[in-house]
Amino acid sequence: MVNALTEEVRVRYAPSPTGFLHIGNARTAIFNYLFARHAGGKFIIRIEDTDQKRNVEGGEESQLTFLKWLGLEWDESVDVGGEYGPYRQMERLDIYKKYWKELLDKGLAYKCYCTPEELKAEREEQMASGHTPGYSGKCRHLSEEQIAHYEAEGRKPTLRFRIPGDQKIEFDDIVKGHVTFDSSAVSDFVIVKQNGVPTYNFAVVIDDHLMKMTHVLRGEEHISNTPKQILMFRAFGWEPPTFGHMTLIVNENHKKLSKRDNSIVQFIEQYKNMGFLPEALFNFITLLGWSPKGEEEIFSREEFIKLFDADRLSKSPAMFDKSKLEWMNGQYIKKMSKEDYVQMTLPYMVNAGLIPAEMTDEQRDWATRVVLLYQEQLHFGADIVNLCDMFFNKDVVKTDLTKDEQKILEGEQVKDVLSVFDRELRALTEWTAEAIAPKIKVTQKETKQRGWKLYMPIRVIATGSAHGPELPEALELLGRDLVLKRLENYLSTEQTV
RNA sequence: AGGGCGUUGGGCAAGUGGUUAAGCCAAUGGAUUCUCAUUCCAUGAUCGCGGGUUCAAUUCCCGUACGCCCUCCCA
Repeated sequence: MVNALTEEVRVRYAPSPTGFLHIGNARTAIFNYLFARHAGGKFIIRIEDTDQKRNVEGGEESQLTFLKWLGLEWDESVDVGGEYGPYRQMERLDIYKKYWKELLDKGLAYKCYCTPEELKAEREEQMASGHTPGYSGKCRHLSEEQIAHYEAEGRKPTLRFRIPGDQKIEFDDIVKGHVTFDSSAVSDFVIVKQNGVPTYNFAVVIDDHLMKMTHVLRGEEHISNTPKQILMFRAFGWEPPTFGHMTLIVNENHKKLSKRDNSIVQFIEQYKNMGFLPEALFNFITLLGWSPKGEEEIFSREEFIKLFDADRLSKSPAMFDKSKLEWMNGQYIKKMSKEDYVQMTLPYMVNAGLIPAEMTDEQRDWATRVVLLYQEQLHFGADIVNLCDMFFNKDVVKTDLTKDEQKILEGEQVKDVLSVFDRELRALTEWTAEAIAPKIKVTQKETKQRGWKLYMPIRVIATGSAHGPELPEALELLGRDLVLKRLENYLSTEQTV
């Protein structure tokens, strides 16, 4: 016998391949992973593919690929094997069969010949008359004759679990505390579909038992499935695992995040494509419904493993806060090495058509310097394209002035500043930030303008924008030709006014 | 309709039966900087509502409102 105290923790993430890995999936996986690693236990991934109609091509692969990308590793699954396989439910049909036959033999399950249409009509009637929807139990006590009759009609039965009446179902939920249900609230549910494939509520019990799961951490939407599953564990005489139901993640409308919800970017792949870093996403997602003790917000995977404590899971729903995600990703971007940062951002520039895929060394150096200008403020990779916009606008004449820009150019010192600066720049033999910077100083001395009044007119006219990175380097990267043309254009047109 | 769960500033969220209810994001104001950004400082909640227990409740109990989830031959 294994001592309960030394029993190894075993938890699982059990996705159905009906879609790609999204935020909610990832969180469930991460929490299970953290829980297992913190306890020195095992983390298993089991594929729950019993709904063949909804399975999507590539769903399973997406789950594993992006979990890996997020930095998770697992001990047993379809790809790495393990001693409790197979880990894909459709490959376990024979196993399930043995158990549902047992229930049938014991009279704990029965055949139901109702058609989906009949059940639907029944449900609608119940709803309309204000009753609680649920299976009526019509086929609970079919006679041999009736069964023969249905069979003769060619009906194929489903198998339903016989819910015992008047039972209290109680469990201590890691997150929610003591939860109580009455078996009367649960109606006889289908455990094997017409096509012979078990339903979720049946397969999950068999698998969790056979795979020796000690804890089940899942989304709160499963809390009302728990009494069904506990009843099933009881029917087999098995010890149920310890349950923990994590709060839902909701959108800005306080609705559960669903795959079809377009108000929030859902899929991990999309975040990857937008240039979010796996460490940042991991960090952010882990803080959705869980919080550590102190005041820190930024943690590495290793720190989370050390800190993770299921007692600190929150009971109330977590809202997905996109701006916080962006902030957090920005924190990670700031910490990247220059090399990694450049390697991450340049492809976005190429994709946007701002720079060619094949570059000369000179072009590459230039693009690298441009991109590097924004490391401090970039929130996610794809945003670099917007940030460095001014380096790709070659217009000599500035049109559509904003209010701020108009105000800047209205200053009486503007022409003076720009003409002096223009003259100084033209005298330059070398076009570098180091050479340009002193020329601003010269302009300052000669015009007696400084600060805002000195820099802003130069910035607006030479760069075409009131905002941007450090002026000398910006001017260098913009290039001598463009800058001088813009100054010339401004000064000549101003004179004619 | 029934069952379950939840409710702390705009969004998260810590926390405690008892003088000033952490922190993060956002917003606003300010400092620094040529601007944006960065950095720093500042600003804001009587803890859904009502009642009860208690010397004392945001923290315990009851009720109520609101919200969400489930009630599928989905998982």
